[in-house]
Amino acid sequence: MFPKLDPLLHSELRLAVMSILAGVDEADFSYLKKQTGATSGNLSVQIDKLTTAGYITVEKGFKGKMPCTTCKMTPAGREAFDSYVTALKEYLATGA
Amino acid sequence: MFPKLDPLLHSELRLAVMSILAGVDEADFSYLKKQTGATSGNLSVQIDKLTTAGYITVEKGFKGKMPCTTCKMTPAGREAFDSYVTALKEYLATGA
DNA sequence: GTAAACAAGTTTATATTATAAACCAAATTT
DNA sequence: AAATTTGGTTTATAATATAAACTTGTTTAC
Repeated sequence: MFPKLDPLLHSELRLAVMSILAGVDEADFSYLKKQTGATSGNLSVQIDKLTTAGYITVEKGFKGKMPCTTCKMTPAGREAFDSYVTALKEYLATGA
Repeated sequence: MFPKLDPLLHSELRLAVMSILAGVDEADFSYLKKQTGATSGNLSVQIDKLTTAGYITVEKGFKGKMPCTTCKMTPAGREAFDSYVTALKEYLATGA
């Protein structure tokens, strides 16, 4: 009845990050931080987890002289995100 | 941009319980356990939390000679659930 | 009638997770 | 050149979810 929710996506911040990345091709650390309102530390950790899971890729470069970490959703990430959304809807349909 | 998600509802099992209760007036422990596939321990703990939050009420009685714990969603619970669903949709709309 | 198995939970312990705090290096501003 | 800001990472702590163990009482099988 209730499908298992991917624990990697069932996290407020990681879900927000994925939601952003689902719509923008790529986004850098600062942008993600601003949009989510997360602390740097938290964001850093969650980005690591999404990277390890293969849901996003991270490219480290420079914007001018400043370091710039750019994140991008992978096909696997897209798939996981879509599945998560589908699964979640089962929980939200009240049936009432 | 991303509204805060009620942590009490952003939990797989608690959300499943609330989802069930949103559709059925009331449900007993065994039914919830069966429908969610949760272990008794986990279910017991999560029901406690929902009760403490005022999202559900619990009535302990007997069905024949067997103890029977019946759960019911409160108006506050209904409101919280609706708000959660609304908030969550912000996360799922990809914008892509 | 009593021993074994089962039902319905609760309590407690453990493992995982999220979050925040502290830190670091380089760049910029004053 | 000292102070501040940017862009993060690492580490520590707090919260959470989950599982394991236990309790109380009830059937069922001998």
